[in-house]
Amino acid sequence: MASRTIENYLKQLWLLEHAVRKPTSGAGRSTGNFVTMGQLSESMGVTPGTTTTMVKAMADAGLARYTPRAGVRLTRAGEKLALHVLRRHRLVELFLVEILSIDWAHAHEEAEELEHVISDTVLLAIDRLLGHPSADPHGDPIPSEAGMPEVQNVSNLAEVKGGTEAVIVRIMDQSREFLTFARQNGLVPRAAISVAHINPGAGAMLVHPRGHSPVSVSLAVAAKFMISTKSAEESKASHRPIAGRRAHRKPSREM
Amino acid sequence: MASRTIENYLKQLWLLEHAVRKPTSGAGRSTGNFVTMGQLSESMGVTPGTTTTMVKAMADAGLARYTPRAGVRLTRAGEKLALHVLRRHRLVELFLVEILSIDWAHAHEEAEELEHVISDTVLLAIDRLLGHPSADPHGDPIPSEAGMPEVQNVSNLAEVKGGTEAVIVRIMDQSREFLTFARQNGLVPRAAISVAHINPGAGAMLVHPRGHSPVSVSLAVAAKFMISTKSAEESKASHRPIAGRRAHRKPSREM
DNA sequence: GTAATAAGTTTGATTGATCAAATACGATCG
DNA sequence: CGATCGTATTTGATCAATCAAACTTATTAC
Repeated sequence: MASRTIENYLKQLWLLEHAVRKPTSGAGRSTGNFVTMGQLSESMGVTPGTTTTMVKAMADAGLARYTPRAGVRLTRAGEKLALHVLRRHRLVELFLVEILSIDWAHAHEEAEELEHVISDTVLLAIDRLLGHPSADPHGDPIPSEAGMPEVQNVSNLAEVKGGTEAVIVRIMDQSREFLTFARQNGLVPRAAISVAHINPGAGAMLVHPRGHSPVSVSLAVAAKFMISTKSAEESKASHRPIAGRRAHRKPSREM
Repeated sequence: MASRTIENYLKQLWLLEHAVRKPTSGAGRSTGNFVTMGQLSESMGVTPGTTTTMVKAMADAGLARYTPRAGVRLTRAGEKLALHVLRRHRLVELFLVEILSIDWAHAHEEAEELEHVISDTVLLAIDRLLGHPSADPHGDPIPSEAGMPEVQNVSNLAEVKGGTEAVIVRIMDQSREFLTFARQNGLVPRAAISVAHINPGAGAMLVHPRGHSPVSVSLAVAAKFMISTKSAEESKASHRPIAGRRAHRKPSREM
């Protein structure tokens, strides 16, 4: 099995491969991009030399494909492992928040350690206890054993027509202030909302979260909410809104 | 902070220091005995040379006192750390069995890993969720933050007078068969029992676990149960018997 | 088209944990 | 008392992960 360290490189690599690119270079998300040594060493907090060494080791182990001076990308096998780590991380994170009432931000750090020592048996038990959830407290999707679920019908709230009914699936800003605002207004993952109307002139829209008062949000803010507009899967899944117990601090990085 | 490895040495050292000695050299338990390199390397599964090296490192760190060719023993600081590891281990073990319904034997192995990555925050949450338990599924006492509780009024069931009322606190045989027998007859940690009568001639006694049928056990078997005969603490503590869900396999070693 | 700069790779060293094998003690037996 | 035997310690090596610093390649800048 991959060492703790390798698991972390794999996870980080997957996240970087699937990160949204700079707004300037065209919106939208990419799948399986090359990652440069610089990006990887930066986000792993190690020197570039170390990264080169580790990436070569991963390539030797068949977990990544490495082209010197060009970059690295996960192989099928590497991706599978990476997603398994991510699954453990996100399930544990949700578990900590839901079952142990651990603070959201703190849960992230804990999960960072726990993700490497949770056996399949325990993972299964946690998954069962939580009712096979599909997202962690941030709305980040939890990969299944089979892999990362294809996220269908997901767009961001800023691109939607007036009158749209939707469910918030993910919050892309994890700063404490933003999460606090979002929670106070019922804009949490799994919450059902409807878009009352849009005022492009004012650059704002009126959003109505079910069970809460309508809120006016700027389009910039709306862009931070990923939403799903009605689908067969969604209707089946649990709609109990998660998230939001006590105050949440800013996590070190997205996950 | 001590590394994972050092934590394991500390824990093992504490267990060896407090292990019951060979029956031949007089019964009873000892506190803070010298441990030989042989014992330690044996139980850690490493070569003696490694043990010498590690023990010297621990001595340098002020965690142990080491006399070459004589043995090693924990310092106050070392014992404190060791007990903290043991506390995490046993709380986690109970948590896995009680909350996640993990098989008893499996729980031990899981806890072996988890004990090193559980933060104080999570530990506290687990402790609260479990209602501040004082023993793990085997009845092994869970050290408090202050240290290992002084186990008072504890004797073994074979040494008791007829008519005694007692509570089982610990089972010293962790073989699967024995645990199965014990559980089926209500002889689990925290169960209240009374000794109906003793038949020294037959080498057996009749034990009556509350809520179960009386069982006749040999004195040899009785000796495997550690019991507590009524005390102020006991009466206050929760009396819900723990242990005993599904079948339990034999753990690799006592803990 | 060379020079400067940014990014990536190599090299040599370090740290923690380990082993195998050589060596040193010290107790016991004759 | 000295040879023997079991236990303990040393020594030299290895492996994973890392860093610092030297070196190499591209890519832009002029």
